[in-house]
Amino acid sequence: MEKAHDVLIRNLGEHTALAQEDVAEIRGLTFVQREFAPNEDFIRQGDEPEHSALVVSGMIARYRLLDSGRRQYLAFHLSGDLPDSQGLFIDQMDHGLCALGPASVAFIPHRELFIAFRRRPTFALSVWRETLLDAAIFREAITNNSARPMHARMAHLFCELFYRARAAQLVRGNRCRLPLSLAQLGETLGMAIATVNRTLADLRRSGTMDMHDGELIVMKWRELQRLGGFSPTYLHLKRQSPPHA
Amino acid sequence: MEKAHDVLIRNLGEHTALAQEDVAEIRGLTFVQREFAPNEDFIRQGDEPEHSALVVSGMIARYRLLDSGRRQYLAFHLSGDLPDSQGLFIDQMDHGLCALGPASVAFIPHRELFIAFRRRPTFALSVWRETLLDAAIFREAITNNSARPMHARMAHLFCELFYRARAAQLVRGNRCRLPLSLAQLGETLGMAIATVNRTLADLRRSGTMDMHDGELIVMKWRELQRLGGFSPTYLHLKRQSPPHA
DNA sequence: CGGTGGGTTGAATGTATTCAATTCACGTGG
DNA sequence: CCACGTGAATTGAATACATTCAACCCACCG
Repeated sequence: MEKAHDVLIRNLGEHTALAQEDVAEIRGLTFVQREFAPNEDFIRQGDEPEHSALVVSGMIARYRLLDSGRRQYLAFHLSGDLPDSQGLFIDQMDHGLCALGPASVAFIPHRELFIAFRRRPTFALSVWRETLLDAAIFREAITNNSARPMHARMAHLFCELFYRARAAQLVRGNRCRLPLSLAQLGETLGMAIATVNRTLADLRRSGTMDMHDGELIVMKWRELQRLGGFSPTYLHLKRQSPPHA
Repeated sequence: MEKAHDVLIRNLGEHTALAQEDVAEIRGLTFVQREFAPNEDFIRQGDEPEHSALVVSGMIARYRLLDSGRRQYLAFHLSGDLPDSQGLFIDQMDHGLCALGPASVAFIPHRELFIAFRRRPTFALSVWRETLLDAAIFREAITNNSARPMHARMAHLFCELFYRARAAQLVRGNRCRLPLSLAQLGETLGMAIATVNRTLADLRRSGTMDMHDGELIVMKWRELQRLGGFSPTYLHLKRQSPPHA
């Protein structure tokens, strides 16, 4: 099992050249790791965060609760991500975080992070960069849910998650974990559950992908990418190669 | 007419307590100001940014262009905003920026900003915070365009823009500039232009607001807020008072 | 005076939603 | 061991709603 420090160093290193001193600084951080059950919340809308979370393994979701009771998923996070670096400077959380499947998350006090930032400004910049990459994903979600027709919308989401899973080395063969129910997919993409089902059925029928038992399987990457109008530039990953031919 | 430094200091000061040294550092920055005509682009999708932009006056939009030719507006920026701080660490812009009405924008090289960040870490943190506030607005846009019915969606957008305009002291009486055509409103909210028109007509008929000649007028703030399910917490502004009773 | 870009409206169309019913896998308790 | 309840996925039919398309108005400008 990987340690919190390792996944963080690997993930930051994906976007930033970390100096030896930065790596040492990170290794000195005191993470407290906790395990979460599927659908367990660990930061709630309205909380005043004092700790930052780091996804060590599993999958984490951000979501927003409306007065109407409707839930909107905003983003998903994989191993190495800092899902609430978004909360670093924020008085009160405007969204919640929960585990999707079983997940393990490491926590660190904001205070300690800020001390490390001060000592190693390049470390701070690398975390800042992470938050901007998150923001790029948010922007793409606006576009996806507002401007793309249902089939493309769903295909695009699968492309993004598969591509990111691959970058995080979570793809084995042509499949990766994706513990999302149809209802959750609907609350992500802004469609009713029946529509989710029918749209997914169409995608399956196209032979490009399949999803069952909490797993996503991509049979024809290029074709799925075409269906979703997916172009990975907005993810700003160094390694830009496609998941497979 | 306000100078670039002043609007930046005012805006950062809205969220962060800036030290005298930070203010001095900002005053030392060399901005180059330029005027833009309505709908003029100044950063294009695909550009490799080397300068950061600061909105001095007028209104700026981010947008994303799809292969289909469709345009999706992502966010709007007012005086004092740093619309492409999002591009600070990014190799290639995944979205463009354009003026909505006539606007004046000040530019500064990334290189110079980074030097200032290094000298005044609190200045860097205050800009970082700005980028996180942007991200919070992105998240709300996901929610808005995915989870709210058309009327609420439009009302919510007007609430946000009015609230922010007020925070930037751009509201006189019960009105502020909003140089958006119906087509642009549609490309923001993900609705067809006819729907925009009918929805807007309904809002007008409700007597809560009006919009014409590039101006937004809010007659019944509370009622409009209710229609849009708008709660300003996600804007994380210090001054939380409602625009008017 | 004719063209252009908004804005507005009605009617037809298409598509997602809602609602209800069914199946299946799973776990619990009789 | 079986009956039952639960949660998720699936499907059909009716409904509601946004979109498309077309026409028209208006202000503005060359």
